[in-house]
Amino acid sequence: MGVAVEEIRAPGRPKSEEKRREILKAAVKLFTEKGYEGTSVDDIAQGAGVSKQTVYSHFGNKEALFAKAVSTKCKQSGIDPDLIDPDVPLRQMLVELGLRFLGLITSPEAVRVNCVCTSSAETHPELGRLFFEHGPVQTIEVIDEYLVTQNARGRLAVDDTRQAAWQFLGMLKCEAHMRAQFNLTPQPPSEVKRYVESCVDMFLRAYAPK
Amino acid sequence: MGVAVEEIRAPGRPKSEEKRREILKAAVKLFTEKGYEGTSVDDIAQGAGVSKQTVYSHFGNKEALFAKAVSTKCKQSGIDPDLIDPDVPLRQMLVELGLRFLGLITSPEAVRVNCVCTSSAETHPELGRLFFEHGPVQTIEVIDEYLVTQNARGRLAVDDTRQAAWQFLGMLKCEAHMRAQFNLTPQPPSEVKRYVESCVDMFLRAYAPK
DNA sequence: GTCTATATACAGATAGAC
DNA sequence: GTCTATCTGTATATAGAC
Repeated sequence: MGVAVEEIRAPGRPKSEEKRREILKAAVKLFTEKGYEGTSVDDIAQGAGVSKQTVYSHFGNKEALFAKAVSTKCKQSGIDPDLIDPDVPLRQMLVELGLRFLGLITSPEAVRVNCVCTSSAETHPELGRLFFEHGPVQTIEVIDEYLVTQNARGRLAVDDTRQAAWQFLGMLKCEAHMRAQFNLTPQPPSEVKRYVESCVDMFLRAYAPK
Repeated sequence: MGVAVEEIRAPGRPKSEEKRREILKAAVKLFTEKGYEGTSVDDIAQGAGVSKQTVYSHFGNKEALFAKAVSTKCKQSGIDPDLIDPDVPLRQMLVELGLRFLGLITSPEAVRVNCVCTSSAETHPELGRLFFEHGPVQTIEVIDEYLVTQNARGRLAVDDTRQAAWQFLGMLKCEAHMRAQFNLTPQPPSEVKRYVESCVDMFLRAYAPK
């Protein structure tokens, strides 16, 4: 009998690693779409093109897979710091930031991730914190820093920049985000723009240098 | 044999009505605590002290009972309009309203109801609208109206009172509400008070009469 | 109208062949 | 490591007695 030709493998567990990625990808997709209870391990296995047992051998149980999937997703929210340009006129920059921010948080995917994280915050407190730190807090820090530089240039007179950052984003977010969350018809872009400009102007009046 | 003494009944279906109320009460409690998927009809039947079949004969199926329960609950959110007193000094009134509002929306129960409504908004669009109209919108209208009266008295110069109401509540809500939603340690009352005052002062600077 | 008992489906998780 | 087949619990919903 001939010697069995064994498949040559790269170091580590190449085949296994690919399946692991596929499982995680499917899990992220399904959990963020349908939530924890609404997603079965069978669904994930099918979505990843593997058997259920393979899912279990990689991640142990459904809970552990859920935590892994959501924490993976959480690290992809937040606003891009590169948007900030301290030399652009203040009002223009704030309007731009506001519109980007609203676009980000009202996207269907962001709404779903947010929803899953809040739903599971009671049973998985670490997920609530993870999402909060990587999404909202990270964005607040970007705005905070920007306000500090504009303060230094004498364009603003903000005493507590972090508070002001929360005020700015809170103002912007409220109605649009709720409408998205509750699945209502979104406001037309013209109205969103009008609202953002109203917020920016109001913010600038309140924090104008004396 | 003696004539059977039949229980005297008020018109309608008195006994049935009481069970119906008990079922609805238990359903509201459980659905708002554990969500749709996390609550079984068995749990509700047990919570109401009736059999499962009684639940079905009253409400048909789980979906219908859920819709009924959540819509019942939605009609109990929102801020009390009687809090408004147009004669109280403006700043004091806004701080008072802000603190009440934050207390209301960060209560564990309100957070849960909010969470259940957002989670089920995709499958039950009517629940999203119901909650939005009875909670947030109702509160906005109370603030809006208040701003109109203060405008008329020359204490404010708000051009668009509805926008300003959203700005005010949005600002207040943002961080505290998120912390509650994501199950993080709440801010100490002193910090909340400081933030509310900061928001009110900022609002008053932006909308001060010329 | 209300109950107990049951039909049916599907979930999470595991056993054992390859 | 990966698959198919299966165990076990529990869910929604219904049938039939009283």
